[in-house]
Amino acid sequence: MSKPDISNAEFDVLDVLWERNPASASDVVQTLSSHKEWHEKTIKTLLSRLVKKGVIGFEKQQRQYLYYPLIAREDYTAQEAESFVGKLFKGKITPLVAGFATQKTLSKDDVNELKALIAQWEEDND
Amino acid sequence: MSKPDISNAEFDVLDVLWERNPASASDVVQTLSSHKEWHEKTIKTLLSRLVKKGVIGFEKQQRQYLYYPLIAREDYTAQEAESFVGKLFKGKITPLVAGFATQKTLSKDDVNELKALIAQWEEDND
DNA sequence: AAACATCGATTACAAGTGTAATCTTAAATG
DNA sequence: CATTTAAGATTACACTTGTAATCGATGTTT
Repeated sequence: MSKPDISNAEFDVLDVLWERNPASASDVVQTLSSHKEWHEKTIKTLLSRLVKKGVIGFEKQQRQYLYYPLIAREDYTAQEAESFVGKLFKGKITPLVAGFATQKTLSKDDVNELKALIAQWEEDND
Repeated sequence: MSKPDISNAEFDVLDVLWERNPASASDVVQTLSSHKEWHEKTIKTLLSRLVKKGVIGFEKQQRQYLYYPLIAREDYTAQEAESFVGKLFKGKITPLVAGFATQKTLSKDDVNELKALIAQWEEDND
């Protein structure tokens, strides 16, 4: 039972369901309408594909369906992060962080959060 | 001039060229043979596609071609990292690092490197 | 009740991808 | 020199993805 691939377009739909769950197809359509130019039919297709892939489920509510995710965002991102970092950085996050550090995409707040993370890690692993 | 998409299979080929450059098709085939089950023809196809996409170039060496990357690994990974983190973590690396921290994929060495990175960052941005 | 709107299901269709096989041509070998 | 080999070019083909349109059934409206 290998994790199904979730395409980019599918991800955007799934992401709505992670935010607002359960949601009808038209809820999703409405939510996405603010930042995507997708036709309603397109979104319905994506919902169907996610259902077929076993990524989301639904309950019949009269005539509409109410959809909900079957996987947690954290689990998904954890897996994706691991495979991404595995592929591009041999599994090490530090080069990734280093890239962000030099690329100027790191703020003082980010750095403080990182420090807190490290402090926590050290407390736990000692 | 939008960056061409590089598929997963293509990436593995490109990655060989980042390691060993320039290289003939059979060099790439040999290098990949250790960890991939790909047919020689498949790899040739991938090389051609990378050429067509403008990701790699080549020089005719008699009858064979010598291929070489046209983009730097660092540039590619930087772009990918940014879009990945943008997509999954709203552009913040800290949640990614946090995931690694709790997921146990973080070693003492990693933490030390992170600390060094932070120290360096603080020195630079002050 | 008849017409219409709307749901999900099914079908569409081009581009990209994984994974090669075949073709053409030129080099190597007998 | 004739033939076999091997390099890249071209073609193949099923599956996925983006992006919908159409279909059949069921609610809704007049």
